[in-house]
Amino acid sequence: MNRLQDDESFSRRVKDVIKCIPYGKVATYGQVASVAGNYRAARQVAWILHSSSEKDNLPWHRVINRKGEISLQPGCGFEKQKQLLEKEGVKFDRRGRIDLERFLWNPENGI
DNA sequence: AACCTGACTTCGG
DNA sequence: TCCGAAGCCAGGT
Repeated sequence: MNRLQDDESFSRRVKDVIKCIPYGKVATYGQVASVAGNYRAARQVAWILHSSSEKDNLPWHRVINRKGEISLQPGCGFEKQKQLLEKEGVKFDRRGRIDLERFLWNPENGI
């Protein structure tokens, strides 16, 4: 097997993966990167979202960091993301964290 | 071509 | 549990 995946660029695949995240579930940057073929490209995933989340109509709000927190800074989309997630039924604890055991997307089960 | 940056992750103290 | 340092990747400048 090749280390190179398909002819499709990693960026393209990342976008597809994000589109597959089900409603009411969340995924971490590293997880998305892993499913897309590069488990170490978490930072790249973030970069892709930053550059083209709106225009490609991606559910960017379902992507969070490993700690179960929103990575955006307050005033720069943080509030918006939290609101979108709560609307989907995702719960935040007192410290603003999400229970990954419960809301993390499982790519293998599709749930 | 080289250097910088970022919505990250993991490990050690 | 929290903080700092190191590792990794691709696009911008």
